[in-house]
Amino acid sequence: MLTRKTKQKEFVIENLKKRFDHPTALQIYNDAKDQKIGIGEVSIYRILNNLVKEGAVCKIVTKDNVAHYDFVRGNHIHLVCNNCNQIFDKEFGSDEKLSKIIKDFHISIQDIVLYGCCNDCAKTLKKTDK
Amino acid sequence: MLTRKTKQKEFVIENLKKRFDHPTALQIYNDAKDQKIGIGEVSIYRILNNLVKEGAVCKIVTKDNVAHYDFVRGNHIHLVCNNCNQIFDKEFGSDEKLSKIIKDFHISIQDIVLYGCCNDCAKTLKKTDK
DNA sequence: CTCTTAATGAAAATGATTTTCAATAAGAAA
DNA sequence: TTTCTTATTGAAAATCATTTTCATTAAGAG
Repeated sequence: MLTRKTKQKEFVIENLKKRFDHPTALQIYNDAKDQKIGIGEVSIYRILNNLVKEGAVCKIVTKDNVAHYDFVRGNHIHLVCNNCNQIFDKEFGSDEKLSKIIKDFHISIQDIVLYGCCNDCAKTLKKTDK
Repeated sequence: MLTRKTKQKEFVIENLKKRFDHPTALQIYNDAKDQKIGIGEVSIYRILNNLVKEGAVCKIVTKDNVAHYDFVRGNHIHLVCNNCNQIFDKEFGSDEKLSKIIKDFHISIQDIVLYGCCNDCAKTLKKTDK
């Protein structure tokens, strides 16, 4: 299935590339409106979802249940404050122990949830891969 | 503010204590219905939220945006499969490196989000503590 | 220039969770 | 035990970010 270049897609990508504040879909939409670029809110959501699926953009959901987006640049993980809902970039050190991060960011062990892919699904998905 | 003992609260706690499958609010609600215990769905949500606030229960949200709950027992973290939405308990080793977990559960660095409390909020909250 | 269909956008739908508020009941006080 | 306060419950309605629908628009291949 071919992919077409559209001003809407271009705008979302450029907007994300130039900022580092993990904006929401609404913030990107408002930027587009301010700049008199015609994009509907729905399209922002659709474009963001596609970018996330492609792996070009990552999605961070804060505890107030709002999705934030970040252009994937390098090796950092995201720390989210449950109180102020701010998102912090944290450099990923491959030698870093989980216990160190837990201590530094006041994380409760019971609150740690990591999203990935279980072995069974990994096997199945590998087969399905073209 | 005093806390009252109710059959609704008791049921939710007992239900969570005896099971290890990270149920949703709806699953707990259905169990109550099956056992002819009168509890409204809303109350399940309210009770669960309170238990989470108290730290007795933890909440795990899968990628299909549904909250699951787990009675806090010991030191384990949760791994969630983005494909089948299954939740796995993983023993927490204080010496374990993040990179090891990442490899074992097919986690992308860009997808790692840890929820805790930033230093500024930690300070403020400490003051507010009674 | 044409034509196919990918992409858009407005409105409506979704769906888990939260809010509202009147009714109920826990448990302290009399 | 009875009374009384108010914590708790529950049904219905509201919320709200996000998704779906489907008719319209426009990329870009031929």
